[in-house]
Amino acid sequence: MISNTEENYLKALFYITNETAVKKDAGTNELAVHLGVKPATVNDMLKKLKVKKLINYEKYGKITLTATGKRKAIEVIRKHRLWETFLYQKLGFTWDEVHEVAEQLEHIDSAKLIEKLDKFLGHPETDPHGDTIPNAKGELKIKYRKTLAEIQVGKKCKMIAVKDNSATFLQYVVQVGLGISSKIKVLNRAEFDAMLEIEVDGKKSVVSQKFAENIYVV
Amino acid sequence: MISNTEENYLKALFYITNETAVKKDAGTNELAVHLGVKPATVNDMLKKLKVKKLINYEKYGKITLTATGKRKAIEVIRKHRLWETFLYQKLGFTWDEVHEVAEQLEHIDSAKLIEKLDKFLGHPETDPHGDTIPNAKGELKIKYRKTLAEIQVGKKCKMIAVKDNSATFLQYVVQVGLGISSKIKVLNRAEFDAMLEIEVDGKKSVVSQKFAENIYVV
DNA sequence: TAATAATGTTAGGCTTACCTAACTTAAAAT
DNA sequence: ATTTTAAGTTAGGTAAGCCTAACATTATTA
Repeated sequence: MISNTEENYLKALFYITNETAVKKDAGTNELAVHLGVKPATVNDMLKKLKVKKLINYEKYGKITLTATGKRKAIEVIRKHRLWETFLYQKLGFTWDEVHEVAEQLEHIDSAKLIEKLDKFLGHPETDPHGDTIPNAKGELKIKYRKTLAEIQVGKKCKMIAVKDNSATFLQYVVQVGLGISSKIKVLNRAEFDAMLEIEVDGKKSVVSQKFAENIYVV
Repeated sequence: MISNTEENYLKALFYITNETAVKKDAGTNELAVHLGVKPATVNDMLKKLKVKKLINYEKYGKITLTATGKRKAIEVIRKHRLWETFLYQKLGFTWDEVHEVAEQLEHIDSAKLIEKLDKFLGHPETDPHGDTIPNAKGELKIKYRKTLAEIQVGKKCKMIAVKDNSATFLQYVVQVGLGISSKIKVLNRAEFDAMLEIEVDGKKSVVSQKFAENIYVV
């Protein structure tokens, strides 16, 4: 059996080592920040996950998911994103509200439930934040995604997803007039602090580099 | 904050002391059986629930829910029954499958979720087992319900709910040809062991007293 | 009413998931 | 190359929720 807490560790490991464009190594400290616990706590858990053969890990060494661990992590992500889609499409939640509730729902243990939910939603491919939903086989297309911060001045792009899923950030995105599928034109980039001047639906805004790095575009 | 475990204790207490036709006193042993733990464990928890003012309790004395405890218990029951209705009506679960999954879903903590779910389902009044769903204010009509075991020989009745929600029992009910709204005629009752001969849709069956006590009728 | 049975309680232990404080190893900077 | 800083680890401790074994109280029945 695998506990909710263990699932959260696997998920965090997957996000850090697999899902980002640049594949990073996961460390005790980084995991601790991700999960809101102390490094010592992470250390305890790493030992447990190793015994359970969900991760590969040696003292002071690299941390990677085993095949089983990765499959488990993707399962949790699949559940999370399907629930988000349900909350958004069927229950009328706003996109900044879904994440928090899905953090709870993702741990419900019932294969039948998730397959029926998937069918009920019509086998959606992306969640309300534009992220790909892994399929029932545990396959997840990890496409390289550019961020708004990488777009050249003068070029146009289309927003396809957000990186940060926090309510704070998402509300900010809405305020700027952005959403999935928004067409964005990059008007100017300040040399000093990389502040970005953009145009969306004829409306001009100025956004920070940090903001731009959290907007995925094509 | 109130944990999943604590919620389960409150729910069990409510079922024993409030929801049955004959209001019983709840005891350490009975609670232990209900919750699948040992009496000593129940004792620990009773002390904790008392400190949290969710129950009234003195050593060797009666155990009753406080107003707050009762409200919490009803909230959990409301969530449980709404989720069962969702699983049954929207996702196509059978009535013997819903209980187990709802046992997990009932602990999801989001007032917004449950109100939106209620609306999505069209404010249902009963769950798939015929039990009344408490409303958003925490009001739950506890009507006196006869069981099939109390019906006189020769009389007819209509099934409105089941007492036992276990998959084993519910599958048995289906096998006998019964379901919510079935019209039942009591043909005979054996003096020796109270075995009941019944007729449902022209089909005759013989059921035990224990079975009959778990079928609610009007 | 006294003995027996049933029920309830306490004490002490275990595991999970967390913590702080102290220590070790590895990486970065002088 | 040595020092400093950052990252990782170990030891010992806590609360929640469970356990067993022993003991206390209440209820039953002979």
